[in-house]
Amino acid sequence: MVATTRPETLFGDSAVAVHPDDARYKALIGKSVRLPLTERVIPIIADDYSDPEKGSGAVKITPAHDFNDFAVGKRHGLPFHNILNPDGSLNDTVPPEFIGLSREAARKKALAELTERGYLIKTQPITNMVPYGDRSGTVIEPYLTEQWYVDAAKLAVPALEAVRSGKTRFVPENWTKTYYQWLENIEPWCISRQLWWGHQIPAWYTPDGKIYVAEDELEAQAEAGIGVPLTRDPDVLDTWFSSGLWPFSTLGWPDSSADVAARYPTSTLVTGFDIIFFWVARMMMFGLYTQGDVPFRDVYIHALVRDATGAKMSKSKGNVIDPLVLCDKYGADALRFTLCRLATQGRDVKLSESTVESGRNFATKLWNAARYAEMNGCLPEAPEFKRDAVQHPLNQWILQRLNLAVSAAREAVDAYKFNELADGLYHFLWDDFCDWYLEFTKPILEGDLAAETKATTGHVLAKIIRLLHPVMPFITEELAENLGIGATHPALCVASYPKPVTLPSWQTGSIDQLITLIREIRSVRAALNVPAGAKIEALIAPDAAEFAAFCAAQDELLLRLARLSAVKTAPIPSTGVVPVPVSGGTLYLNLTGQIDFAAERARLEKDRDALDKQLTQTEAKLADPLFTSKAPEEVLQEYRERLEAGKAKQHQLTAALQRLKM
RNA sequence: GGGCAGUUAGCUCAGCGGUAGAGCACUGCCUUCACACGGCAGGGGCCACAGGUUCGAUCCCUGUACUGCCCA
Repeated sequence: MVATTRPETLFGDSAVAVHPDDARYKALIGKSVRLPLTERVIPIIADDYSDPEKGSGAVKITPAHDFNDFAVGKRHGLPFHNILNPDGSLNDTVPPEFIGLSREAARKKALAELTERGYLIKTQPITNMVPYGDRSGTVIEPYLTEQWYVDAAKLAVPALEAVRSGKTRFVPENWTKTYYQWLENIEPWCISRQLWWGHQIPAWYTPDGKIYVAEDELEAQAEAGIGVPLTRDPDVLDTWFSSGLWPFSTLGWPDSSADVAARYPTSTLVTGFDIIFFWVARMMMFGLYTQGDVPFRDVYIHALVRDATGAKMSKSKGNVIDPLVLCDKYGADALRFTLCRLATQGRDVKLSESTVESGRNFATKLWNAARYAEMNGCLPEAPEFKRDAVQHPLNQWILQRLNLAVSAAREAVDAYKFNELADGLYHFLWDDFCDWYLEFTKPILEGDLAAETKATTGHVLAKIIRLLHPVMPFITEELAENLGIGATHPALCVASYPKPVTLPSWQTGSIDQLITLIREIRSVRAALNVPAGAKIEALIAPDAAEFAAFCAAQDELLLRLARLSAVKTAPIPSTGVVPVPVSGGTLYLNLTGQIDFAAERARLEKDRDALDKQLTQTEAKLADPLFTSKAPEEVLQEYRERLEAGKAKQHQLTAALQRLKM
């Protein structure tokens, strides 16, 4: 007694299998049964594929039309009876009344015959998995044919070795495990595909079944002998087989080798992790086999873009974000920049519109900065501009900052850390260049060093545009054209990427100090609700000559950005002034009659409390003999400096609070 | 079942053995002559939990709990 969901396949049966430990059938193993509807006698075999719990515990084996049965058939040396024609109808190996019937018709007829002859015990509905063709939508029927296989395990050996030895490197490195795992457990690779298009398999058959594999038909014919009729295998190569040739076939292989010699191997392959088995491993195997070298040095595995909730985008789910729609709405550069900024190694990207919006804002910022430069005649490549000869510390400062940004950008690209590239450029353009440098330059665009400042502005902007070009190609190319960048240089897309330069050893600490001072003044103003438009007076105590000199040197910058009416040395009144302590000295804002001081006192007290906490911690650390004996000297030095600076600041804060109490 | 990740501010995520960061969101002020898709100033975190290593752990190790992905 056996059960089946496909009665018509009984014509292909070559055994009945029972579990070796199944007591019910143990005695029957090795005996034979007569297959109903045919005269065939088939053996009862023992195989643990048979599940005693399922059906009767005895299962019919159809090696030519079932994957599992195929394996059983192999194990037991059973005959393989193919009962189907290529179109799915029954062939002439079955009883005459079944020949030519479709699977479905044959199934009904088989059932009817079994019933009629009294072989059917019962029918029972069950739920089972039926595979359907992706494109045709019809039920897939396993069908035994001869196909070509590649001995992938053999090709895998050098492909594994190349990554183990570092000839090819995965970035991020943890993908090597995925690659190893697949190649170490590789199965023979079936490369025959029953499609009408593609690269036809170069195998020819003679009528008596001899096979000739050759580069073309002429060669096959020569091998087979003149006049021998040949038929070419109708199948085509698996698409990944053809794709595996890509790294060198695109360079002219096998017809010419000049480009292969010059360009192979390539430096970097950029792809998604789901392609590692399908394509990367195949390219590795084929490249090593045909060229004797790996096809690429680095394989950068990029993130997958998911929807805002982290779900993989799919057409059936309907959560696909169409990049073209986003491009229309926010601009292609905005989308590119956003993706770049989100592309951290080893993590997928969750994309939502609000993040693309910030990319759009960044593009707008760049555009406006360029517009400002243009309006003020800041030429990108002023002929008289001598970078190393700039005089104003502000110009020196931005050139130093630019140099840092260039180094960071190159390091990020070299390490495939594209998020760091985008983030670094974002902050250099927005914070350093726009918020500080451009604002600082406004009051000096008409002064003695106006020409130098304009030229520096143009120079830095041109560099920013070049730095951003790979990420935002359209807006940068447009700006380059508008501003005249590249009039004497190659177009951005072929220009070399900016390199860090060696600058004179300029002392620009005063600019950093100035920025701190302006921030402090702004904080005080905001805390005390001083109207944004009100210009206030700043006083420096007469005994602070050095600090006064510093402020005087930065006078025009300080006045504009801190919105002061004047900075002057004068005796400090005992009331009506708010002290602004910074490293180097204290500035007193004259706010007579404007405010009550409670808010400012609260702000300074909060600062002081935070500082006190820090100082206590630092002191405790330095008092701990374990710490001082074990920690490296440079760390100890850092702690001492921190303590010293903190104490100075604490001193200033205490004095400032003292004054506010009066 | 095997393998790989993740858990840090309301959200999305960087970072890293030595005083916690960004974008968005939030609060207050500002129609300041590039930009309101903007400017300025702020608030907000026992860095999942438990052990261990260390002078010192958000970071390194082990375990636990969730979450996700790949392969079978």
